Amino acid sequence: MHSRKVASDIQERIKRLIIDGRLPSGAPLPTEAELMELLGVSRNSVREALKALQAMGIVEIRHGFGTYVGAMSMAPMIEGLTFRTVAGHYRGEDSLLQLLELREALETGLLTRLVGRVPDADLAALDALVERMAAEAERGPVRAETDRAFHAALYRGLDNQLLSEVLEAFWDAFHRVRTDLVDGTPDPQVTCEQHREILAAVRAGDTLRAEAAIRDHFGNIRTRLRSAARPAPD
Amino acid sequence: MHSRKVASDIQERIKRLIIDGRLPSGAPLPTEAELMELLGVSRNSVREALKALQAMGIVEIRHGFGTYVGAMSMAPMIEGLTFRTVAGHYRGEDSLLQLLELREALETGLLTRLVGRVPDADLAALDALVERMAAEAERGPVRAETDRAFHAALYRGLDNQLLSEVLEAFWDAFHRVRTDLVDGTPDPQVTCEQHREILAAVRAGDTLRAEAAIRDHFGNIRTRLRSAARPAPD
DNA sequence: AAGAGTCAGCTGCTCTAACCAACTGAGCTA
DNA sequence: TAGCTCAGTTGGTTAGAGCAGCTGACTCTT
Repeated sequence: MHSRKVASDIQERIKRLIIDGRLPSGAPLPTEAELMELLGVSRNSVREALKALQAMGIVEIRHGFGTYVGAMSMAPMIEGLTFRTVAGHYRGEDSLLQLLELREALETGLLTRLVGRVPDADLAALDALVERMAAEAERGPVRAETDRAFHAALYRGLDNQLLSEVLEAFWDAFHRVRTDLVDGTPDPQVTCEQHREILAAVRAGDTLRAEAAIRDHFGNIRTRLRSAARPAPD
Repeated sequence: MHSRKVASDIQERIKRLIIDGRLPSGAPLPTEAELMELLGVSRNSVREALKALQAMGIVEIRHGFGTYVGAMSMAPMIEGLTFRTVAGHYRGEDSLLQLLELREALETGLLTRLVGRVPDADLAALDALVERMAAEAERGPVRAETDRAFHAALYRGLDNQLLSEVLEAFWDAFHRVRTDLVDGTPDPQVTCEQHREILAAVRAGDTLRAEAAIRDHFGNIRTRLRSAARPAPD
């Protein structure tokens, strides 16, 4: 009776090993054989538990080398979020739009607290990114990486690792789904100008202007999304 | 050479089954035995793949009954986020504060678009929640569920399922970690009054006032968190 | 002696085969 | 008719064997 759920206990116990041992990311975990003995379960159960923990980014498994404490990044969340959005999209929901709305709300909320507090180094980096995007826009579509880097650099000054990763996760999931399922890419020139305006507003310390700028930016993406909607391509 | 990663392929193929089949949440998946044959792999591999998908909330496994398409909620994200925050906390990082900052940014960003657009039904529900919290505050600590319900009901009107779930996930992870690791619970009376003020501002359609109110609310929690910080309890 | 190739040993990965445990539903019993 | 029992299905767990990738020390060549 006391051992009602033998299975998921193993996951918890492995988590405990990490927590109680104050193990940092990258620290080696016991081998499968050691875990078998340590936890008193079969190898198979150990592996299933590790597989689940791996899916959550809590452990990292390297074939022929060993098992390690994972980076605990938001990477697994991207997987789940992407799948969820794709599945929802195919079922005719506006899941991609919802994801965009989530990004917009978050970035808007961050921007107001960011204005006037961006380190000079980041401003310089943002300048460079806007210029790079301008150059790319001349010659056709903008590299996705450039857009991602802009959004990432913008909020770097908040010095919040979790925040950066969550933002990036949302960006990534959105980008993946959009490129896979829709072909409504916004006009590169317009996007570039909007980035420039956001940066200018932030540098000027004008909260309202910055908020308007970022809403414009997302509004642009949203419009393109709506017009290019083709929920169930076969 | 063509089958470099035999393992993770299985996960992808099962995902495909769901996507291509347009399977809605709750739809039954093939049994383990059927998947063995269908994918041409051993039962063990099938189970490991399912275990990973389960950890991501993509499938739901019911002992003795079958395997089903999962709800794809943000529940697994809560797990990962909670663990990450706890681990970071024990290592002396301000992970809990970062999580709070994330919530604050998101709720702030949402609030500005919410003001004046909350359905009457939700306003009534929020009224009731504030009153319930007031009654509870009289007799001591407020039930966590009441606070959660308030934050959930506030953004219900945006009609964005993803948004609601992400907010709830963040709330949940934060709450779990705080109750486990810190004992800096804010004054119930103050919290209640702040909820009342947020609601009043939203009802009045005053964006600035609402923004200030929600910042006050989070500022209060943050202060309590900082003062009660005890990063590494043994 | 220095470098490159090899191989033994770790590690995780996959498979097979058997049995245990939870749930369902048809059939039996009262 | 109401409730129980039991057989069948499904997932859960264990065991043992062999495969596959990586590392590092050993050996052979230069």
